Amino acid sequence: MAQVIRLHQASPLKASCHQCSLSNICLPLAVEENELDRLEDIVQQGRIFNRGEHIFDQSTPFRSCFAVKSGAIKTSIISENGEEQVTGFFMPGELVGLDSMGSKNYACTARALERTSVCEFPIDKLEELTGKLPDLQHHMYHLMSQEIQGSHQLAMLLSKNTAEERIAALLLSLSSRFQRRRMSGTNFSLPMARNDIANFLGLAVETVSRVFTRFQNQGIISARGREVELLDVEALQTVTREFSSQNS
Amino acid sequence: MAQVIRLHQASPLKASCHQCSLSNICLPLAVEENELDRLEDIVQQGRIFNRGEHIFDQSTPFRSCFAVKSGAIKTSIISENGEEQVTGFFMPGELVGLDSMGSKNYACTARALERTSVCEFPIDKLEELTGKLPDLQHHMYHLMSQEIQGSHQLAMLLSKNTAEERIAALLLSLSSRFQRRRMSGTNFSLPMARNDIANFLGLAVETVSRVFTRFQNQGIISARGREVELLDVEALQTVTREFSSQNS
DNA sequence: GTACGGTTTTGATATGAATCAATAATGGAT
DNA sequence: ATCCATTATTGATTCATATCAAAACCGTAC
Repeated sequence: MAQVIRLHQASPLKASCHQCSLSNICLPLAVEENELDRLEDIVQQGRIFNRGEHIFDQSTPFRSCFAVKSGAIKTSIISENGEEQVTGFFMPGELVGLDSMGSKNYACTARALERTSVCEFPIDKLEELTGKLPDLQHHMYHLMSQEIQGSHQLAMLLSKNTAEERIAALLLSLSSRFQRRRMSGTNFSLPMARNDIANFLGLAVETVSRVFTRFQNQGIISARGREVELLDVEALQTVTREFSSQNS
Repeated sequence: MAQVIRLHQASPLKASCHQCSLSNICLPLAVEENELDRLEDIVQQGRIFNRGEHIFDQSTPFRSCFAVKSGAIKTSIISENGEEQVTGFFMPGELVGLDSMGSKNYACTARALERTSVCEFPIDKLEELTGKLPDLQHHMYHLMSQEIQGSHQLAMLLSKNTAEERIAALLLSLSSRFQRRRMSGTNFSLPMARNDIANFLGLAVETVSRVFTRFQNQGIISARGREVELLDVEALQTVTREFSSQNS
């Protein structure tokens, strides 16, 4: 562990997108091989965050977007009366902070759900670069529109679907995101607590728990704590009416 | 009416941002006076849509963003099982289609809520231009992030707030948007039907109706059909715990 | 002016999930 | 290994809002 830190300190700021195993799903995906250096020039190797640590805080000056390298992040907004709404979960290869683009302050708070490392893209440099690389600009637009769409899907889920449907949708979403990283789509461990799931899906923790056991009794999933196995993906898809809707 | 059409056909394609009364809240807002021609060069004067007509349809090729010039637009997504979710209402000066940026197809369907005219920004030209005008690019990022934030607020509203709170929030949102256009923030007519309000806020029409009459009995608003007067904005703000959260 | 389809309102009842309450399991820390 | 705090599960009850049903209202076309 001390080793890891030493390693990073050896090359303190610059990260290598060339060597990163996530380059096919992260920002480099939109950059030509011969332009990749320009992206590397602006990326900073972020530090490692322990579970619960804040990557950034709502209403503090917006400086950077962060790509998750390992671990997982949750974002949430806190309303003035103190209520929290989890707005998203971010897995390796995904970009956090898009909801703050063009704003003075961060629009949400991001915290590590487990031990998490990130790459940092300072926003002024990133905007400058997207002005020069049309493909990268296009990709940023794409990512941001995806986040809008995802959020609309969530709104739909919240307003039209039952607790079971919401949870099935979340499980399937996680599944496909694991698969994108060439990991098992049927056997994974949830990065977040039941509480976060409940908050994200607009449910009470107790309801989440009950649905998990119900799914288990029906033989659709098998779950022990955060360890989940999807036994009947078909069934889950039947339960969910919608969520993914890819549209690259 | 025929006159209006003739007028537009006289200068068939090009719109004048210079002369537009909405230039201070629409895209021109982010463009220097001396660069404004470049924006005008790519804008097309869109046609006029009657109530109910589609501006664009979900899953058809994404070609343009549209700025509302007069009237109002609602966007919605239709899930595969046919359920509709209204995802937004767009008033003059606001940009429709951001949720499709960078995608091949439109992510939603947009239709006119009343007689509506629009300006059309072909997306290839717009992306090219934002690559050249950093301020415009920045503004696009800003608009898109605003839409993400708005959608997160909506999710919060849907998952944590009562029917009364949701409706109060919507009324206040509309109010502030009318005010931005120098119109009365307390006396306006709703561009949308109760049904659309209900769908947008994840409620049944009946519930919307009931809340309207309840607010009326409490002397908070006065409403007859789509005509609304906000009698006690304070009270509405008290009912709403959150919604606006400006963060320019 | 009258008639019609669609929208809005109002009332009565049913229900899914929240809340309240308690117990059980888990995972760090010592 | 044991203890404590946090997280998860299960059960009983309540409540806000959906649903079902019907009447009133409105705008538009004839």
